[in-house]
Amino acid sequence: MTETDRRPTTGRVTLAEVAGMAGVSVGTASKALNGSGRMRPETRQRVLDAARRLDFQPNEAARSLLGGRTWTVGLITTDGIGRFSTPVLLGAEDALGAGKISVLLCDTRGDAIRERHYVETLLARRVDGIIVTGRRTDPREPLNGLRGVPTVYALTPSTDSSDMSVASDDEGGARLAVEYLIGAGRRRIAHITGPAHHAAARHRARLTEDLIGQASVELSGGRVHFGDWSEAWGRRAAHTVLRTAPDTDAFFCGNDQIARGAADTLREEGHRVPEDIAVIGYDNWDTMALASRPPLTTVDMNLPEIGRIAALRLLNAIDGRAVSGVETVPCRLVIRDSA
Amino acid sequence: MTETDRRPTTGRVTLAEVAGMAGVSVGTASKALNGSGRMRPETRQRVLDAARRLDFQPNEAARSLLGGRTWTVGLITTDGIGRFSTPVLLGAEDALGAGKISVLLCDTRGDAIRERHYVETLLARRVDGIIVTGRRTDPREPLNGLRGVPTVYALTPSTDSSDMSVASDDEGGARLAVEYLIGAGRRRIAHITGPAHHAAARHRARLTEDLIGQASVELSGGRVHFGDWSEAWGRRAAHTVLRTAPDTDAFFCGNDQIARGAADTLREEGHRVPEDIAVIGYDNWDTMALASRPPLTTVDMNLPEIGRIAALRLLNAIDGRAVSGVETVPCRLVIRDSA
DNA sequence: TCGCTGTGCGCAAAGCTTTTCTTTTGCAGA
DNA sequence: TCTGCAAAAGAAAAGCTTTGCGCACAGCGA
Repeated sequence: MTETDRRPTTGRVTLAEVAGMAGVSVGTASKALNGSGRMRPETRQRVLDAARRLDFQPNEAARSLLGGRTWTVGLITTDGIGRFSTPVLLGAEDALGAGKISVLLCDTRGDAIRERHYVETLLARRVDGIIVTGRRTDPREPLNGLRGVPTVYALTPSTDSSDMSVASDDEGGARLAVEYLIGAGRRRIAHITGPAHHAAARHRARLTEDLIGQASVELSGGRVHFGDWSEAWGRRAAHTVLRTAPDTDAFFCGNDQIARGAADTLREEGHRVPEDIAVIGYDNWDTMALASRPPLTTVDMNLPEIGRIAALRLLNAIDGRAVSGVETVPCRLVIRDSA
Repeated sequence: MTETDRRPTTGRVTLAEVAGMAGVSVGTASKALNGSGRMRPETRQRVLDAARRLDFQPNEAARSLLGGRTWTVGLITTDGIGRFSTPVLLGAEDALGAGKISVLLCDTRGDAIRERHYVETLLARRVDGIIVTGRRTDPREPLNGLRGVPTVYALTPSTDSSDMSVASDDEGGARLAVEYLIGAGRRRIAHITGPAHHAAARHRARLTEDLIGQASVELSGGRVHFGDWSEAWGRRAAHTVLRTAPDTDAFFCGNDQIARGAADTLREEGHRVPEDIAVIGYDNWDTMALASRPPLTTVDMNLPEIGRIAALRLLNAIDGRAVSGVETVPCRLVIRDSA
């Protein structure tokens, strides 16, 4: 207790105290701890021992004041850390944490005012870089007023092609699903997906139509069924498709919820999945995909990988090796029992 | 570009530059910007203008070096930011952000080594406080080696009662559900829940048994059905209950997934929900509760509120007004169509 | 006109670490 | 024993902001 009283304002051990205990100057102590400089091994050891005895940890504030780097990056997410941005965030944090970089979390809840505020805060804290992520794959306006702080957009790319973005390969994902279905001999494929104003839905739909056009396969119902991302829509749409095109033998769905709804309807209307009709989902949202009957074959966007690559690009940019443009990360097909 | 070259290592505008432009000393500039000190209004204005022109933001590192406070708190989560810790985290971030405090995110993935590493990092960064949260409501060992940094445990309380913890009122939540069912005239209630080694399951089960014992109501099947937190278990258990106790008129389920599974089985076996049999879930996980047929009446743990209160207690502790012990946050019943 | 009061602003130290430069110490060779 | 060099360790500055203290000057009363 007396000990704590002697301590400076931060309430923590300072290098001067370590140096004092070891009987050397602060400069020498610093060198000893950082392995730089030259000194007698026993001196270094004395400092090391003192540091351990006092449980010394260098003050990062002082360090970054000097070095100009804070070893901190800001992570701005626009969707309350939802199902999509969370895995991205985790992947990023993983890649950064390994390099001793900490993550400042900022959730804007999609509010521009909040976003502005957070950017100011991050800039004031002199973060080394910023990662921006969101809920959707639609491109977004870039952050402004960044004053040269390296920034990478993950999952949600920037509309400015001179920015760095890492996105999911939507078309590749759709290709995986459709080619798998065609390869399995399916010939009448329905595509049920989310709202047409979502880029993800549009891109996957376009590629689905293209691929089906190339193979001698029929797009069941003659058109893509846009709706919303819910199970209810999946159930409704599946019901409609079965009525208008009873010979449909496969459903490619825009996400796992739609797929699950479709699977439920198929089962309830007496069709066997996958024997009679195959179902493929998208997202590989495990709680959904595994709880579905049968468990869903689905496309995984490799979200943690997107976060990881974004973090890597950011680290490169911080080191002055920035690369602009959108890099897409391939998806993979997770095969379970529904197709 | 010439301009940037003149700048110091951090690459950002410094107070000295602002002072230079305004023709005052750095001390005066600081006072002008902080509203402290006394000076001619026009002088203050000149500084303010210069700061805006240069887009000056004080260097937080220098600031905290001086003040001993970093205006940063660490948030340690043990479960990859899952469904439970995320809302808690958001609530906390909300309460802290309003007070100009930033959040350093640390995900330990349940690994003790990682946790140790993160604690070290946070301490080195001189965070003002730490919030610890997890996936389950089972108490956990407290962090050690904190050296007096204020810490609050949210959702997952600490086993040390001298720590500060904010937890969900598990028994109150169970009471809400059971009393609602009894009040609605249900007389044979089944309780299907997760594994008995989870505190949440045990606590709710005990209270359910107690309440049922007090009212002249029967615990359907004579015992609580422990299993796991999945839909599959909900389906299986519901099937069993219906066979062994066909006169069951209500299911209280340990989470929304179990409830949904139970509701599916009930429907498929020809029972109407809620007319014949009521179902109540737990967690109010919207994707689950809303997609269920019918949408689930369920207990909401008010997770963001838990995060908010944890943040408030932490802020108090940082200001020297620490309160030890576990504070429980009440649940609320969200009434939809299943009961 | 002198001295006092008070306002306005500058000076300098504190806060902690890293790094460069300088000084001291120790040893070897002459 | 003295000189010189290398190795070891210390001194000091830089990095940026805040704040207490003190100085200078203006204005006013005597």
